[in-house]
Amino acid sequence: MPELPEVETIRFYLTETVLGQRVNTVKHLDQRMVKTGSASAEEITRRLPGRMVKSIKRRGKFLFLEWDTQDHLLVHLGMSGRLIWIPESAPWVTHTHMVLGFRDFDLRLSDPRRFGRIGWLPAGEEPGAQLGVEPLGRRLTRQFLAQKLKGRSAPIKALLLDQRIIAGLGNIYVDESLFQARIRPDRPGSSLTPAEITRMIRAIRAVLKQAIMHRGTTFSDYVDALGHPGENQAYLWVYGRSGQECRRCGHLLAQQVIAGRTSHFCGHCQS
DNA sequence: AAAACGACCTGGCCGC
DNA sequence: TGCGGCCAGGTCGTTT
Repeated sequence: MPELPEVETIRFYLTETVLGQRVNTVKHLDQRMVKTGSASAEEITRRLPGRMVKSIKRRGKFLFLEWDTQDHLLVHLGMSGRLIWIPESAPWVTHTHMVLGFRDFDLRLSDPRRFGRIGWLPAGEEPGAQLGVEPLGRRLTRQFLAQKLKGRSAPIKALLLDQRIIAGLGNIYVDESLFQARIRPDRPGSSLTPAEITRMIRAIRAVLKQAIMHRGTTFSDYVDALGHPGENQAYLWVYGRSGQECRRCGHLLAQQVIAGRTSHFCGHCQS
């Protein structure tokens, strides 16, 4: 579900709410969701009470709650995860896998498909060390991307989805970025010209910034940390619109499985 | 090393 | 109404 703009929106709301608060109790933590790091659910449950949230960071699609002890709690929402700041009196939804109790509110993670993950990073371990560059950061340059695409025969779509190259893009925003850059998703990575790579980077940044401005895209599951849906679905050019007319040229939008993912593009605008 | 593919899960929707 | 089949915003491990 959530890609960078959705996770960034959640991060923003958590900064307004949970930042500076202290954990009273860990009311629930499902071991099956603890898939990263060496600490078990039991250990995390033991360590958290009394800790204060010092900062909330995002790397790619990962969130990290930094505690006053410099350890981090990693949270990834997978496809169907929701991280909600909610009064403690509110009933738990089904598939609630983590509940951190603060003064009057809970921070709750629910995730029906359980593709999400939780993990513990001891102080000194850099959050998101294995991830690629931030698409909205300075390190995403034409030179960087050209070097990563060099010699790669995989479709550009697969390479943009690879979190070890650029961290944060998923199926929606890759399709939207490729449309805006006017590049077909099935083009081999190495076939992109320097001008196309520059266009690609500009498109990625514009698409993500617009989505953050609209507080993310809600198709079915996504809601922000206060439970509100996003609004960016009204501004999509191709994702979820195959068979409909291209908003730019009027041709019918195509749908094709590329890199194992349903892909949406305009066969007329993109080449 | 890189590419392709199945696995992991549940729920919603569609057609019969 | 019920059931099977198919699809879903992501990642990871295995195979080729």
